[in-house]
Amino acid sequence: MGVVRKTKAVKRLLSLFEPGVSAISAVDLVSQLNAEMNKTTVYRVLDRLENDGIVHSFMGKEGIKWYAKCTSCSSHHHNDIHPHFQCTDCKKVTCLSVEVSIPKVENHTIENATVFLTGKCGNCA
Amino acid sequence: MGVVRKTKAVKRLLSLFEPGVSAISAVDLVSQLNAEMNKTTVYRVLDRLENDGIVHSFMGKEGIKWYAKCTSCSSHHHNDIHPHFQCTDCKKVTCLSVEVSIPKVENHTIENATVFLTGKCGNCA
DNA sequence: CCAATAAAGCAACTTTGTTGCAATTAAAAA
DNA sequence: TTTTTAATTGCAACAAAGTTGCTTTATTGG
Repeated sequence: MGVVRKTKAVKRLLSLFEPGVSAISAVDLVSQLNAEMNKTTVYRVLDRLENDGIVHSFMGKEGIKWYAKCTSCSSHHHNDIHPHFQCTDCKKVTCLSVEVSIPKVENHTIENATVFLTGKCGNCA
Repeated sequence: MGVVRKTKAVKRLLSLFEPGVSAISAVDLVSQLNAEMNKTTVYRVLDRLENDGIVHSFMGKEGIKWYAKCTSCSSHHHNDIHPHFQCTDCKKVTCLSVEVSIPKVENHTIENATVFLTGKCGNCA
């Protein structure tokens, strides 16, 4: 951990995560940064940030990848198995700080869980 | 419901869901049926089957779509919000018949939940 | 059987993401 | 500080998953 070098690209990308708590899709990041850097760079910086536990990623309903800042993850352990929520109106995706109880299942060793919720957010309801 | 015509393609596709309880990825279906029908047909048949509540779909970790037979869904309501499980060894995906408690979240109206679990299945553990 | 409608095939395209390699840039060593 | 080394970036080409438009082929209802 702490291996990610704070290059211009890294700083710029991280700045986009600052304003709110929303997650951002890779596609959105690529298009926002289109004029400033190559999409390959965006994808590679995201990879590095994720490996280093600075952001985490998850797959959205439409098969595109979303990224959000980790609050308590390291490169060794992404310990917040929190649900992600997408508003069906404004399409915004947020991390929810709620505990999810992962059910025990006979004959299965569960190592990881992803919970993706959809509905209406406060603004749109 | 009951609108899906039982064409050759539909029957063939449905036959692939019979043997087990596993889910099948669209990619896998396309490649299995490669010699028999066009991939466009596969995708369109799956769409129809899903709209009619005969199968349900969900997004896998790698952004590819998986399909499984519904046990109690109709075109109006997919009522089994069951988790899906993928073995990290054999890559097989199955529907789990377990209840998942969806947390209530303040300021959010939750309409749908997807739970995706990964780990080791009985065979691979 | 025949017209109307739905399904299937085909090719071309879109979107999301990846790879190989050369050119830069930044960090470490001297 | 200069040199050396290693990591990062850009670019173009590619790949996989899925979609679209349009034509052809089946189905079905009269």
